[in-house]
Amino acid sequence: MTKSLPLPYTQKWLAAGIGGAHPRLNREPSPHEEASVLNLPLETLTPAQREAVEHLEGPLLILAGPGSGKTRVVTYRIARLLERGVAPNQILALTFTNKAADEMRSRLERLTAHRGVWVGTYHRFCAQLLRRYAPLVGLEENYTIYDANDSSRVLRRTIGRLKIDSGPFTPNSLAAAISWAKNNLIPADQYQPRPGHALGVAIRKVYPAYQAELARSNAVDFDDLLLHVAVLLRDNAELRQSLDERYRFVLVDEYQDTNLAQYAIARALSIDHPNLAVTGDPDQSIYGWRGANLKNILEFERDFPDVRVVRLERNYRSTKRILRVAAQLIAHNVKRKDKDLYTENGEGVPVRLTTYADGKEEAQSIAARIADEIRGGRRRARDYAIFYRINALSRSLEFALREQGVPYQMVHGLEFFQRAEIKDVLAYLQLLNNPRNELAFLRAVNAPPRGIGAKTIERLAHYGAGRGLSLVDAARQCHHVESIRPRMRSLVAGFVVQFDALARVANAPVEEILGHVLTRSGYQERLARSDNEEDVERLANIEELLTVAREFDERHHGPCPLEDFLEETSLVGETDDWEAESDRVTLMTLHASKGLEFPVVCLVAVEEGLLPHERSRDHPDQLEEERRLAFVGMTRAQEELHISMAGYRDFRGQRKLTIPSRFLMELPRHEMEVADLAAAAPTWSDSSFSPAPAVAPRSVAPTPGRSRASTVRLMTAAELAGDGDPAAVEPDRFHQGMLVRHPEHGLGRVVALSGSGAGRKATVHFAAGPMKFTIARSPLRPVKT
DNA sequence: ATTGAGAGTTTTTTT
DNA sequence: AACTCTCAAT
Repeated sequence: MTKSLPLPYTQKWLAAGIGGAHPRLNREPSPHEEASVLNLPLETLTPAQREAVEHLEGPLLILAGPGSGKTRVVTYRIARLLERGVAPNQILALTFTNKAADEMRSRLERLTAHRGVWVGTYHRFCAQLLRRYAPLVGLEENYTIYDANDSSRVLRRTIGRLKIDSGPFTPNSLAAAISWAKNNLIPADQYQPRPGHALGVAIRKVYPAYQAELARSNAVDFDDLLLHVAVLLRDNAELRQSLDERYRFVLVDEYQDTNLAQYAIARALSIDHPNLAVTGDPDQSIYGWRGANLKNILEFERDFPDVRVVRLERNYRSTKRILRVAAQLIAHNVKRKDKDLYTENGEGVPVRLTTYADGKEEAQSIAARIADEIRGGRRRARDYAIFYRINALSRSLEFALREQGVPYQMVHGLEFFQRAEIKDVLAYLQLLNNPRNELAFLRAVNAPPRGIGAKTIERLAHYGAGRGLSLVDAARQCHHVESIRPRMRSLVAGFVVQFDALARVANAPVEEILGHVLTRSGYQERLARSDNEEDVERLANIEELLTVAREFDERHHGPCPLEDFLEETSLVGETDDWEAESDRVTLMTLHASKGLEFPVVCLVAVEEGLLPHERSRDHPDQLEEERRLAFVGMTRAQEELHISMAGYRDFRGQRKLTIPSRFLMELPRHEMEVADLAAAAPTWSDSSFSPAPAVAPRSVAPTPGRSRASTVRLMTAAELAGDGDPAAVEPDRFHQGMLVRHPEHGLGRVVALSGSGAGRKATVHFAAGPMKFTIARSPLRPVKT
């Protein structure tokens, strides 16, 4: 996958024009250059940074090591372009994640008054382009974007319905193969399996059928967004030209992560005006599994012979020790150009490597330490970040932090938009926007349950298939479907009536549409009537969705609020509301950590099978990618880096003895402080362990050396003792819809909140009725779910 | 048609 | 542990 050779099709593609020769650039100083008044503090930049910032036209490659001020350079350069008179809407800045886009946008806003620079992810850019040019790729403008979940459902339906023999392959592996093909610009009708490749043979059948299914629903998956646009730009010379003209200056962030489709798009926009500026670091390439091709950055100089290359190797972020440890690790990668990372920062404290007894100890210990340092006034919660390889590892950390009353925010947790009740309600919106959306029909038709079963739907589908009708239209004509009994027909008709009524308000603000959906469908009522605890929670989530919609309505202007809302919600995880400003500990995966920095970084569960992940074990290339992932995580740290592992790890309900990660053997021990706390008894006679010298927090416990562990054990004991007096929780951590317990009134739900800190008040609904409390003076405790 | 119990499967990472 | 799917009972 990572070393995929260009396929024949690819070569054809490139020959077709996108990769072709481009005009030499004009090196003459452009007219607007002289008139500019310099407002940017360019003197604060190093010569290398300045060279990149001042670069005007022509291709530019910025090789930027971690912490080298890359984002600063990129935003300064954009501001500089604007200063020189480039129109904002001629600039296009593409990122891979919403987080990176938000970051760039907000830093740009601080730098310049100009608005109108297009900053966003590849996917969003493509989605918007596609909205305008949908018919050119066989879609309608109101197409739906299916998320990974939706596409896997479609895939399964396709296989089931067409009775395709997919052999021994799981829907998952098929989906991955289709995704790979799309990322490599191979459309369904051009897919050719390699001889003797069994999975390929299955894909040959499944891929076109899956595409047909999507087309029938007027829907695309994530990969299609890129593929469709790449095809559009290839096949439509005029359009390509006008977009190239329109987006004179294109910037691509994290260029080492581009896959072939993304490459083709950037390339197509930089032929007549090859002002393509890319930034990246081969050592931070961590998306090979998504088709990212390191060759794109390594061969940039070949693609654009006139490229100006700027190397940013000085690190402004980390201490010398942290940087040396990280550099030592990445030096173990064989497929790599050596690089000279250096910093003028201080030595700093040693990197700490700690072994805990098990994952729970690890989490509790870290949480206790953080709580301790915050209470001691030495640090704030926002100074900390905890990184892990897989999302599943977040749970124990969350528990531990909550136990300590430490506020945290999680990036990419249980995704809000993935919850059943949210998807149910959104299905109505999607169906209103795109009545051909089959998945949305299937969901909405029985949310709430209307007694319309699989048999009935199958009959409708069969009726519709012969006549080219969507499910909604088939349902509308259900009285013509003889196989459906009259009683059932009226149920179906009832749904159609509801749907049509909703369709009449489809142009209203989203919150209003949602309100109609919730009442007319009876969805809200059904939840409200239930005393099921989960239903109460669902209702709260729906309230939350209404809030999201309201906020959207407030900032949105344009003719189709519904369409824009759906685009936004399908391309944005809840996670993207990560706020750099809020004072909370950040929890996230290593992948999500790229581009960020924190004073203190904890990298947990550095164990064989997790980091490196077991699925990379037998593949040297993937193993190197895992090492880069560790490198990315480590280089996020500014002042302190704490690496940890556990002797036992609970995973998928099972407890397993761990093996230390091979990466740990590759670290320079003399830069570090190593402690093994895995022994059952808390004895630290081990001389290699000592409390961090610079940190030395005023400890609550009597013996400094033992403080952490005794804290942990006491906490644990208190927890085990039950509801005696679990740690009080910060009033500000109470939120709307939260489940709480009261010693007298039992279980309740927070329905309203006001004030903050000690004065924060909550209204709680108990079985007996509503009651008001001042949280800090009440015995209310959150209930763990 | 719906529900619930039990069995079987799973997620690495993101748009 | 959590999620999905299947099958039998209602």
